[in-house]
Amino acid sequence: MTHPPFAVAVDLAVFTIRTDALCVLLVERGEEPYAGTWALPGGFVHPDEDAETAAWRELHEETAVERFAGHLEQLRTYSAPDRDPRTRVVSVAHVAFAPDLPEPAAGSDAAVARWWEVSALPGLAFDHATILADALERVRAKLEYTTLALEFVREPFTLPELRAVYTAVWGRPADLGNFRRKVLGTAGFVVPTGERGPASESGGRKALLYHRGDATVIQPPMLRPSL
Amino acid sequence: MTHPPFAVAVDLAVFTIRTDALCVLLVERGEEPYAGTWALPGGFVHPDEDAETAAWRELHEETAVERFAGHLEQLRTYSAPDRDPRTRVVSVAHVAFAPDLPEPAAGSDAAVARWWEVSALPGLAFDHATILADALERVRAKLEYTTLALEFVREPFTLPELRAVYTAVWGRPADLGNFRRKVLGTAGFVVPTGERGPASESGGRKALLYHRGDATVIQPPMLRPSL
DNA sequence: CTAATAGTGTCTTTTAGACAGTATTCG
DNA sequence: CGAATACTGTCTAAAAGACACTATTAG
Repeated sequence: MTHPPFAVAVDLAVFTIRTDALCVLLVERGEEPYAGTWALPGGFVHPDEDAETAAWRELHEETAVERFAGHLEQLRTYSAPDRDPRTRVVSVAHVAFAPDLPEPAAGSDAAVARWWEVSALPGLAFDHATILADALERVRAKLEYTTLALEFVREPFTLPELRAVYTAVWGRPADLGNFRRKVLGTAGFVVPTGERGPASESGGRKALLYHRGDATVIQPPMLRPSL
Repeated sequence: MTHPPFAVAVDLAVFTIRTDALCVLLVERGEEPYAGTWALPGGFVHPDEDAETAAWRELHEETAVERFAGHLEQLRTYSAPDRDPRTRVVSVAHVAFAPDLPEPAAGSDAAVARWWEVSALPGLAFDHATILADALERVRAKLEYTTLALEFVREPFTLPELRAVYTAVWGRPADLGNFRRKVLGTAGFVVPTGERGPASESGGRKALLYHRGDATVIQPPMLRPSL
């Protein structure tokens, strides 16, 4: 056989920030194999779809995340012959980013879907722990040299909110003054509105509000704090 | 059908430096579709292989590049439903890098295989022009923040040889003195041997020889010359 | 010697890191 | 007012850009 048949699937690592922690969406599998185990949402690609279209469809179908307005991109493809015990399945993994989303409703295939903080994850089905580790490194790296952090906040936003995204993803806060200098000094990163948001509950100055700029890269990059 | 059958293929963008020019390996297709058109080498993944293993196998089979000792990594997956007119084929593209290799012999499927300078490419079959464009951007970007350039030279090598790699890939030379400062100042990039190589044909000082160091990243990155 | 290539030094500019200080808001 | 949060300024260190200079080799 010159081209043996494979099943082609997509898996998704969907990230958001909830209460200052980086979270990923997981589903509890309702069927064998790995019934009862947590897994990345995903499913099989249809005959008339490309992988990215399938990823968007599965994101809505399996997790009932409505009106998802974030960013989705391909991560890499996982193709170990034994990665699925049923049959030969090649998975094109994707990563997606969105502002704080509500607790999702369970969809068709998934018994339960919920957000997990990445600092306290359960054991995962298939090779999904590997996929998720790769996805996390992708998120952390892309914050450095792109304006991806904007995908995690709703407009308009304040600089402290944007800084909280970096703190959640990198695990430690960037220096306050240096962060502002870098963001405001990068042309097209953020656009001031002139408005101010509400003060926080515990008092304090009202922060200025911003919209997204049209820049996509940060050059030179914003570096992760060391140690 | 919950998981319709697909064919899964690998395609390869194999790069080398020949006479100071960045070159990519292409094969002239011997069969329909696109018979007589140039294409990236590649082929179908076998039932017991993962994609990377298949990529290594195809590299040897189809192009008869012997004792290939370079680096190979996954690029991304291309899955448009109509990308292959025969049937549904999902391709996991890879990039590979090697020092100056001899003109390859034609292998099994390929009528002819040869190196092409990336500055003067023919029209390509399927979506291979897109794949190659993505692969080129990958090579150019990875030279900035990794020691990938070392994969393009044979050991021992001189700093002028290493600089020629950067010049070929980026299209313009980095400043001589600044390049040396950056390479020698990055711990573990190169290791001096103490030996000197032969002078060039047209005279000039003999360059010091180096081996590869064990560093894999360049931090902070070496930036591409602007304009 | 001269031309060609390899290698060194140095001045300036840009940017990051560290951190002190000022401003505004709430109770 | 004091605590909490937002914001600004400044000094220093690291690194890049530009470019002049010295060293070695072939012919």
